[in-house]
Amino acid sequence: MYRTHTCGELRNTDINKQITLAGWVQKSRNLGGMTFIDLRDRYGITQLVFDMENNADLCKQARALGREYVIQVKGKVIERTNKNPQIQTGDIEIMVNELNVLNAAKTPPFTIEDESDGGDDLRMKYRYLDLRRKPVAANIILRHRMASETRKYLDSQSFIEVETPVLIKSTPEGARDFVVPSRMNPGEFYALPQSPQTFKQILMVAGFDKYFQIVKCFRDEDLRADRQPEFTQIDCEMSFIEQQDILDTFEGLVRHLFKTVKGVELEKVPVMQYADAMKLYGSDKPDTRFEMTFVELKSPHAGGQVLPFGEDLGGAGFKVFDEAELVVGICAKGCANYSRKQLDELTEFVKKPQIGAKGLVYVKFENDDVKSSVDKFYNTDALKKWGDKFNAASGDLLLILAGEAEKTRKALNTLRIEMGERLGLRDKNVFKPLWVVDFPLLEWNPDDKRWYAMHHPFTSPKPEDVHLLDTDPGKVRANAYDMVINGVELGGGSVRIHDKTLQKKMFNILGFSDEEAEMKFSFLMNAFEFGAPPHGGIAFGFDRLCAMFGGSESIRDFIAFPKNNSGRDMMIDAPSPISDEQLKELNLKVTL
RNA sequence: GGAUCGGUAGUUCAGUUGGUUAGAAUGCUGCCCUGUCACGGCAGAGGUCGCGGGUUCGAGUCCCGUCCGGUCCGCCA
Repeated sequence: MYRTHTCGELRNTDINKQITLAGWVQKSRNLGGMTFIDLRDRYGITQLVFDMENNADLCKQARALGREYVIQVKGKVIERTNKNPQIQTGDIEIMVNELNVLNAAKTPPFTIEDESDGGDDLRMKYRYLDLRRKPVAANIILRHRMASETRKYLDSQSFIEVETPVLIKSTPEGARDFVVPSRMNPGEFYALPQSPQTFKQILMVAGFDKYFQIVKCFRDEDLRADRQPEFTQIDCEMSFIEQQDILDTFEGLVRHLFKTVKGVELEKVPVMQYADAMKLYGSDKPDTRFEMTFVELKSPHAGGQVLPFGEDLGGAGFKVFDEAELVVGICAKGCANYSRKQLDELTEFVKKPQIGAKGLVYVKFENDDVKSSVDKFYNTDALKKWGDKFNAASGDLLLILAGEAEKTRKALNTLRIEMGERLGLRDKNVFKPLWVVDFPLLEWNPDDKRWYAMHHPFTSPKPEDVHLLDTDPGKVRANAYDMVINGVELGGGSVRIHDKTLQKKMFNILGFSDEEAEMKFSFLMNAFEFGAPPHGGIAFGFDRLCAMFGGSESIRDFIAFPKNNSGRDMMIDAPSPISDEQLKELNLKVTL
């Protein structure tokens, strides 16, 4: 038996027991006459004592141990004279009488401590060492608990977990596919699934009316802190449901996870129309931990009026506003004391090319005093009227952007998040979930002049909007919904089309000929001819969900072996070239 | 495809207007120390300043290119 206990479990009550422990040498402290060693495993740390008077040979052996040596010790649990309240086993220590070195270790390239000195790329290269660190291990254990609780909840709701294939068929819409050559079928390729979408719908036809799967998905697109080429979804589908049934069921899942994993009791999840989210927050995934909602001073829908206050604005003629499609702002509470420097900083911030605003207008309200960057163009009365529209009080600061509507909303959204950050309104320990519903069904792409499905081509239009499909497709809303928490899109889904005729019409609007649709989706279309039940579903980004529970914005630390920015696994050094023999066998030629 | 920040000791970083022998902390090695837990003390080793080119009497520092890493935009149904 290698060990009788773990390094995290011995307590006062175990004193005088003869025990065996095994683990890694975290640290050794040699005081001359005696040596202390912190022995670590994933459960905790236990202090070992070696005494020169007691056993000089053993003590000398202990001094020779390096960091991360794997050792086994036998000894007696004794009470410490100096207790350490910072660790769970701090009341006891082990008086060792036998020491076995199970494996020596090279000095690790970075310190294996909670606060490592290692940089990201080094930690990725030696991921197995990084995973020994408590905070990283804790993330992986958190992930395990999330998966476990997800299965518990969905099982309790009669969902069945079904595995779907990984080697499937390339689909025309959406992200780039990862592709796998088929040796047995020369010149032909599998694609890895971007999601099990069509399979789960077919499972509905097959009568598995409540399906789920915690499943790997693959997308060959550029990466971000919250995007990996392979990632995990909680993928779900239900039959004989309406949208509200899905919202209820999965609000339940999210509530269950928060309760069991974080001990947080969520309030009822509010529902927001997509159109309202865009208007009030400039984003389809608003962070609702703080207000600071948009107020429009000039709206493209209000008939192009310069500002909503008529002519008496003082010296009109501020070209930027006059020519803008949209003038919109936010009110930063208590920021009227911002210095010139701070305002310049914000202006520089919004002018960054990624944000792309041309400038920033501010209005400060202090007592009866109003100061703005547009004093030349608008008199005090006009500025005060703006303030009323924002419900601004003394001490508040308006930040206003103008320009083309879509771009300006997006820029102001970024500014709003930045201000929320600066004002400390984005507390990691506060969770504000939100359903965003009634997304547009279609999106016009001006580049190739065609409609694209905003969600995916199987999403059903709202029945009351179906008549617009032929006349004004952009206005059609979908039975689609996203779960957003703290400004992060954690999941999304839709009620699907289960009618073959409507599905065909969708394919036509998306520009597939009947033949193309037949070629790409015949299996689904065929299945729909054999009695498809009404159905719909949702998928949650499991990595993001774990990151949110762990209080991080990056998903990499919640994946045991993540890839870097360029999709590279730094540890195994993949991707990598393959041999000529392999290429030949696959009938592939590399033309680099 | 684009923007931006970074690359100096094993590691994390500092390095002034371009100017002697490139520093600190930590880790590592050796010696001392019987109650440490960020142990302490003394001594020591450790550098292709990412790579290539250029400017200059002189480049870690300036310029051009390139590679690598981080973040973001595009992209991600």
